[in-house]
Amino acid sequence: MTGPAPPDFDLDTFLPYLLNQAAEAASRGFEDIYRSRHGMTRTQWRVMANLGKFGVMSARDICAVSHIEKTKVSRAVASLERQELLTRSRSAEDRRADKLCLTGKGLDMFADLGRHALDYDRNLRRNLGEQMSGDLTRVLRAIMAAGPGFRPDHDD
Amino acid sequence: MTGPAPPDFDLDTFLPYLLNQAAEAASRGFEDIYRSRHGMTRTQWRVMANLGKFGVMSARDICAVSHIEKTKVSRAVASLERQELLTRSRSAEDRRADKLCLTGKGLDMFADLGRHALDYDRNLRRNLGEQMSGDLTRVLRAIMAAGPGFRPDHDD
DNA sequence: TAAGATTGAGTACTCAATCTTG
DNA sequence: CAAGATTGAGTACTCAATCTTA
Repeated sequence: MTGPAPPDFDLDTFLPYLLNQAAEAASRGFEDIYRSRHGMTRTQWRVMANLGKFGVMSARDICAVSHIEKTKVSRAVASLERQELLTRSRSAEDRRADKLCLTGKGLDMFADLGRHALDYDRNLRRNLGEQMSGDLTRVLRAIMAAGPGFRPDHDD
Repeated sequence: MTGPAPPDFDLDTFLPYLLNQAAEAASRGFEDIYRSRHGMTRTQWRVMANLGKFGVMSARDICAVSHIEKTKVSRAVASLERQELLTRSRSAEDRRADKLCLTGKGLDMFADLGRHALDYDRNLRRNLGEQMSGDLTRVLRAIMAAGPGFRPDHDD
């Protein structure tokens, strides 16, 4: 007489696990760069990258495009402001929100990190090969675009 | 006369960012399951999944196969032991190490989570389609197998 | 009442230091 | 001294509660 059938489950074929492992592997090297060069946090780097891309925007906007939690954004913004990497100005249209904008110092840092990021990404894609690099981007975009159960958001 | 050229860098094409977003999206739904059903942490779930797969093993073994930090494993094991989901016994060959093993209660929980994980993974792959699901697994494996700059480890 | 944003408390993580055995 | 493992201190994250304006 046998016990309950073993759930023939294997971590090594489990997509969430594989994706997390790969994401960690891909992120580690670049994290070393923004940490050692500028003492930044991952969240701080992402906030800065969004400001660098979009220019002036509110914390709410950053949350919307990046899917970072609002409290993480709030604390990252406060830290970047203390370091004089961004400034905030009360929005005229909606006085609950601040308009955020990189300072000259912030733009310089973003330029430096942007160059390193481009190099880093090119290197990753080269290691992967053109075929797999393209496949990966395509699949990751599909994941982000997918329906419930596969979305970064979960405010429902 | 122009300023420094803008680093035509875009977060949305940056592989580490895309991978992290996709990993978060893919993990969130399953995290809800082990958190709400069993009050587990992600690290605790992974430790349990490895023990469920390999049977008896040491904390060091878990670190080696999963690339989880040893202090995270140590604290997860301590917590699982307090909940009587695993037992430890001093190894005879190397008395620095403990042999870890799921209890009956731990095996039951693993069976439950394993079933849910299989369902969850099948659902993700179905949403993605057979083609992309296969591409993704293949590319993620390539990333894990790749050389320096693309490895989970960094003990060099 | 809801939305943008911040704060505080509790939890989990990171890194260095430590303990024990090899 | 090196390796398996744990501990402590500092950091970052999570969730609920709060404050202000719409």
